[in-house]
Amino acid sequence: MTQPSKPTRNAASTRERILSVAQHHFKVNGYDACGLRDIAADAGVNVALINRYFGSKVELFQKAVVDALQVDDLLSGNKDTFGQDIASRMTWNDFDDDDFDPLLAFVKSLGSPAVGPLLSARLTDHLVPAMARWIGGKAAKERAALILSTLLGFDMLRRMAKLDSLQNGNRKAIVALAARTLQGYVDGMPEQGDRSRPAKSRPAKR
Amino acid sequence: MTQPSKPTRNAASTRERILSVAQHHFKVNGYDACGLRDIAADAGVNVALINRYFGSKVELFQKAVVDALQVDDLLSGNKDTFGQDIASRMTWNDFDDDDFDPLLAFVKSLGSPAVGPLLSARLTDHLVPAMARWIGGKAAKERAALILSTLLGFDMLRRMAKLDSLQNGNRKAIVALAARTLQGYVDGMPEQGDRSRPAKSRPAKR
DNA sequence: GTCTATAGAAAGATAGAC
DNA sequence: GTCTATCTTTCTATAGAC
Repeated sequence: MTQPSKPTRNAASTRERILSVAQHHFKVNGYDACGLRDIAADAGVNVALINRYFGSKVELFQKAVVDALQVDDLLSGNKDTFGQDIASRMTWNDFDDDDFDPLLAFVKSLGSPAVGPLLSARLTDHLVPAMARWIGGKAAKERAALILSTLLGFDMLRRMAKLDSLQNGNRKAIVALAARTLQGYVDGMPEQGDRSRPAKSRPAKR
Repeated sequence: MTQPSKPTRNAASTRERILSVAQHHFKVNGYDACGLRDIAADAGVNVALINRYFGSKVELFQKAVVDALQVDDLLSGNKDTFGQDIASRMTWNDFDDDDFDPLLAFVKSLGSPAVGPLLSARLTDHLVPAMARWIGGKAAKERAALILSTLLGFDMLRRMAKLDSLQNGNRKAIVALAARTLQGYVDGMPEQGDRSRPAKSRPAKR
């Protein structure tokens, strides 16, 4: 029995355990609604240790969630099939188990005045630029931001709000529509010659 | 001086004032991060009155935010110009003043375990069905949910995260792209004959 | 109709013993 | 390296005086 599962008196291991449990709690309840006491209890350690190792609740959140936020796994595929690939992945059956999902933690905590600014900064400084660099072209940052807003908005309604239409609805239709949207953002502007609007009248409405 | 601005000893007026201030606070800080004391102070009344009139913080939120959530103003236009109309409106210069915005309060509070379920229910029972009825056609609920996820995701990044690319970026490009997305959801499925993917190989990736 | 006063719980953080 | 004990603040909610 030499598994290092919980070797009493090992700072590194304890730190990792706290971090892992914190990620889970932040993902489920968001920043404001989860307490250090609950995290400590789940991690099997004392509350005091959290502040000892991380300084404060905000700094714990920084290490557990903010630093973990990245878009690299979205950018590993083919640009021509990005829409299809990501749309399919978005609609996968929930793997709501233990595996950490920083994106969901992001959505659940963005509203908090305490850590919202941290998440915004991460978005501005890393996520958007990284995706913009990958897609390239004109208005790359705007298009990158639209892609992220699509993913986050979808997750917000599907997994946070547990909206049935998106969770158990017509998956094929959802994937087709979302894929078109995402691919449209990657490919760029509709220019003018798009067949989208057949030059309808469009009288000066309001 | 007979303005009913703050007629001491008027329950109805006081109730309205509390409600209005609460809407503002919920919109700015979200449910979890704002206290009844702050709301009472801003409203110029005593904390006890809030519970007296509304019963509890959750019930206050119900009246102030949940009941105010609706999509009627989105459905008053022409279906053929829905994309353009809404995309333009989404990107308006911020009117962050006092006027209440239930959609923003929604996004800021959805993560809260205390009121998240209330917001989900409102979405499922009213917002999605109302929009689905309006757009009609196949997979209407799924398309309605996608429209709402687009609006909420955009607001989340633009107004909550204050993402610069969406707030001060190339507005023309954003409107064009978002309009195409939204109109696509209203019009429905791409069917198969869309020119989107030129029958690329797409080898069984991963 | 509105207030004071307070109960009662829970939060984050810290000092210091073991 | 980890824990006990405690400080301080803040929260929602309620009972009851004015």
